[in-house]
Amino acid sequence: MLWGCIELGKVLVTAAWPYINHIPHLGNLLPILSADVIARYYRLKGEETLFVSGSDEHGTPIEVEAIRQNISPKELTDRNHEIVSLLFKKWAISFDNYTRTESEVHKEFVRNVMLSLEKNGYIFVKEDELPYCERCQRFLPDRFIEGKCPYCGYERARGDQCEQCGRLLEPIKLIEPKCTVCGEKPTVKIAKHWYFDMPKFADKLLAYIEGNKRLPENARNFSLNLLKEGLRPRPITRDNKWGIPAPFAGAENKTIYVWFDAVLGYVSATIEYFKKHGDGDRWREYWFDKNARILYFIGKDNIPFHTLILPALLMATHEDYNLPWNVCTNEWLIFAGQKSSKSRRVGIWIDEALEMFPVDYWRYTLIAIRPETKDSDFTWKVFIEKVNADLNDTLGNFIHRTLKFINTYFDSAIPDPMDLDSLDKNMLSTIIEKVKAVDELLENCQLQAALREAIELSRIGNKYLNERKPWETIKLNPQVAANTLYVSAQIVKALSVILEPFIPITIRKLREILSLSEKFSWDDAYKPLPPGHKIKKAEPLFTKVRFSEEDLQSMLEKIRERTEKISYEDFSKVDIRVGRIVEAEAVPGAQNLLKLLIDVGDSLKTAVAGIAKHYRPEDLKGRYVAVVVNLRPRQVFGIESEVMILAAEDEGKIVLLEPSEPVRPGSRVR
RNA sequence: AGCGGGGUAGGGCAGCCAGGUUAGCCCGCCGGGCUCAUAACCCGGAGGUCGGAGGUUCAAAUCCUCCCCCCGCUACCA
Repeated sequence: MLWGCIELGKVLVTAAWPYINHIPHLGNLLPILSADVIARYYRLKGEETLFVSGSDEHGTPIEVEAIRQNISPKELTDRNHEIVSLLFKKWAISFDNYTRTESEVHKEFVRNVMLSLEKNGYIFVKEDELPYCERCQRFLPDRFIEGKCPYCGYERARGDQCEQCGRLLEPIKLIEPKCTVCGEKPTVKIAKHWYFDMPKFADKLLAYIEGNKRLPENARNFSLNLLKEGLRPRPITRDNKWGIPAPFAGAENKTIYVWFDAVLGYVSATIEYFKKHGDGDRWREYWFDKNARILYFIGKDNIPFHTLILPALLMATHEDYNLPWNVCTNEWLIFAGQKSSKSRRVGIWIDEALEMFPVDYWRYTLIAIRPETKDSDFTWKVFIEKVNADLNDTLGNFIHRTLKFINTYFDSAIPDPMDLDSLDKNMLSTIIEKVKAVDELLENCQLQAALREAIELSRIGNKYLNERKPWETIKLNPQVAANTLYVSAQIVKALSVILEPFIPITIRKLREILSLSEKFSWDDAYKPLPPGHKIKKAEPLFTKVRFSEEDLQSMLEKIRERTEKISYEDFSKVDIRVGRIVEAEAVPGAQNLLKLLIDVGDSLKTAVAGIAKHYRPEDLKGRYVAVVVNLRPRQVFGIESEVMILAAEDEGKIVLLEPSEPVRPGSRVR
């Protein structure tokens, strides 16, 4: 194969940038964990490897979450970035640079790329008449419009398609169109946006996709299909406030669409890494040197952004950037048959997981059930099975019985082999075969199979020990026992190399017991432990999970409760009063904000509340509500918000909390 | 609706692209063995009309056609 000719090139490993409106769950972690396995693998292989990613922190969902928490988007992402960075360290993710889209290097790089796209003639401005909701003060994507289908009369046809008859629609053709958020009839307004002229790259992209034989089938077919359907110019600006300001003349109030922003982070994170290490130009070795390989690990929803949009952006700079060498995608991890959902409490989050079990138990299980060809289902049953049967019984026990035997019968020294018979010799060559097999599988990003193959080696080891019965031969013919344990020790040695990418923390322990250096390479798997080499006292590497599935689920729920519980002192700091809404008006330029003037007894206070999609200003006047009055004031959309009103949230529905009968404004709530 | 991916023993998967011995592997289950080892390990067994229906072929899980089910995408909800 062509790729086989490439020796010792540079490898850039990247993982999809987690969107940090929340802490990631186990499914979000998959691409990052997979990338970590591969990064560790390439480092062991002696390739010059760089592993980068970062927090994706711009865009609407961040703004929405910030409003919900009554803080600024920057405060939200500052906090979450810090939390998430620490969590990735705990997960032993070996990033060389984990950065963020708010980094100055990134913002400057994105601006420069945008300007270069404009200079090269790939940006054009277009004005469109788009459906607009006056009440929500926003342009409505097709799916935010509902109405009667002109073909079949279905009442709730969406702007893009009727779910009843399946026909594709255009929003303006709907009878009695409505904004799905507030129910208002949309008007048509002119939207001006800057577009990236994707179609100009159709031929080059086709050549790239067809020429990259390495792309996994799903990514490749999907991309080819999109190309066949025809590319469309893509608007690259948004009317959001939170994001990287669009550098185009006349686009002063617009920001760059987060996807175009985030996807360029792969480059800027590399630049930033070398800047930090005082080697300013070396990033170019990864992005322009044709021997360098760049691997992307992503979820299946991300394919077009990595196979088409990113390559097109890079081409559009006219700078001959390296295009993706491989794009490894995973399908979804679901939880007991359901999709992860923060609000419905389905799934496991990466902070909770580590409170329950050591990181390698999770790393092992996640790679073992990594959804590669289809979605896979995480259940506690599967977790228990993988940890107990594979990690503990098969792998852990094989290592332990081998090392303990050497402790006990050979004074902790690797025995001296003599006159190995054919079974022993076969075993030694099996080790080499297995190491090679794991190597090839990892090279092809077949992580699950590689891990299976590695565990298989310990299974073979167990079988070998049972056949050789050293506990008998040690009495009858000690040299035979010595030979057996010499061979078994070599299996352990090989395992201490090839499993490092998967379970690095455990491997550090194992190599400590084996008195082996923390620094080692893949080829060390082929080098035998020399006779006489002293090892330390064997310690079990794993313990079994002795809990039922139900126990584990309730442990998880307890952890959730604990992290959510606050002390009485904390609670008593919150000063909640009954307030009466005196005035209410929409905040200009904001989609979901109302400015409220509230009588809290001793004074009138201003609140900016994210409830415009649920309440009309005129319906609020005179209402009594619960108000937190001692929050630090905050600027929201340029208005100082002094207090916060309380509301219940149910799957996106917002309902204000009112006293069941009127009480004097200012009454304390406790 | 279109497109992509998937539907193989109770559960999880490989095999399919280059059709061909009794359809493999892991877990679980049943029976046996062993005792170095964390009630660990090893051997044997039961269990599948390979989503359904047609077709091509001497021969199909594997190729073709149609249908059913699950997941994802379809681009201004990252």
